[in-house]
Amino acid sequence: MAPPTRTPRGAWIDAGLRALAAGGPDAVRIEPLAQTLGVTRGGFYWHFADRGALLDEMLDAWEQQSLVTVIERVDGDGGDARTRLRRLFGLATAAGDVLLRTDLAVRDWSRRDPLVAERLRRVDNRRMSYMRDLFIAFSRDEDDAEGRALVAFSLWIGSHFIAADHGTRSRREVAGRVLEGLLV
Amino acid sequence: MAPPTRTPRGAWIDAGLRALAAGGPDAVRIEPLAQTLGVTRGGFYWHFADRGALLDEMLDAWEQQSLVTVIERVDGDGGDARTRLRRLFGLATAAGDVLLRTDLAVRDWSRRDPLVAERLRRVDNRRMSYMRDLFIAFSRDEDDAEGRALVAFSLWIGSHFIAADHGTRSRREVAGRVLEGLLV
DNA sequence: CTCCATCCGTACAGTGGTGTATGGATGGAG
DNA sequence: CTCCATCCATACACCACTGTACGGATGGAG
Repeated sequence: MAPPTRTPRGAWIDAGLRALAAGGPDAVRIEPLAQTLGVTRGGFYWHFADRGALLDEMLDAWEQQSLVTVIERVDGDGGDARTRLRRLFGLATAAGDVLLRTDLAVRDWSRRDPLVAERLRRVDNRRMSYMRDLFIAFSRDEDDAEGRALVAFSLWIGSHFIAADHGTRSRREVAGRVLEGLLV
Repeated sequence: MAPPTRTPRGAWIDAGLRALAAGGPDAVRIEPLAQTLGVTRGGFYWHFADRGALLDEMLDAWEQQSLVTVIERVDGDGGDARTRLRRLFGLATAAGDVLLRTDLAVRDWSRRDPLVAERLRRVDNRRMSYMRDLFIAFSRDEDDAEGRALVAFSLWIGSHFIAADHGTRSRREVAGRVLEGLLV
């Protein structure tokens, strides 16, 4: 009833997400995907109606993953709000992996596709809400907490979309100093 | 010697930049470009060696434009550092035009192409340097000024790559409050 | 052993682009 | 009026990819 399928849906989705991370949505082509999987496209159209269907399921998978991974690792080890935020910042500045690159690719993609934008909105709202809840613990008021959360989020995004140097300082240093300031 | 050429290089470059702004580098295809210009590709290969050459000149043009436009408008009307920064923030939150969309497209593009990254670096360094010089006028020290400039820059980028909502508040409000705080 | 769900290979028609070659058109300089 | 620089149209060969059709292979359930 469930033979150990050789190239199941998930394999195509994973390969698709890797292609997306590396070259954006336009780089997600069936033929090259099949080649990296060591297969022909034969099986693809058994799993998916067309290229669009794959893109859609890729986004499903990405959204699903994004809604859990990081927050789990931050909350798992306990601690007060400041501790958790510090841990969050640490995880964010690390992690140069596929998940990050996928995230950035989706961000750009969302500027052109409203359906992608809506998914990103769900994910980002979840993240903002998480940070907001932590910042509110020691901020002056809600406006202040909202501002701090937005700055933290923006610094993270900015660190990947801004190319400026900072003289003798490193980006990490400069951002780190600002983030420390957000925890006062 | 210089007859009023009908579809000069510049027209192809402009059309290319508009396509880049709308759909990223992969959306810059000669054939569709020619169609929007009401011409066939015939003339294109008279001006450019190939598609890559157009992409290169598009980036030249973008870099050239980016290095002047905004700063000119901010500096033109005089005022002290805080006044100029406030004007800069105002211009940044406005301007939903092609130049902005091109900027964002180039940012994403630069993640995949080192040569594009280098151009973006030049442009961003110029902008950072400009903001740094303004912030230093009333900041505690150089570290402080650098941090403020990075936050301002990141908020601008973040406002276009982050999709989160802020409850009853608008993004403009939240960001505006933070930016005001940077001017103290 | 047989059957059936699952997956793969191959061949085909179609689409939308690239780059090249070549023969014009067009209009201002002289 | 003629010439020449500039630009356009057309036709061609080619490529990479899409989606469809169909005939298998393969391996666990029964």
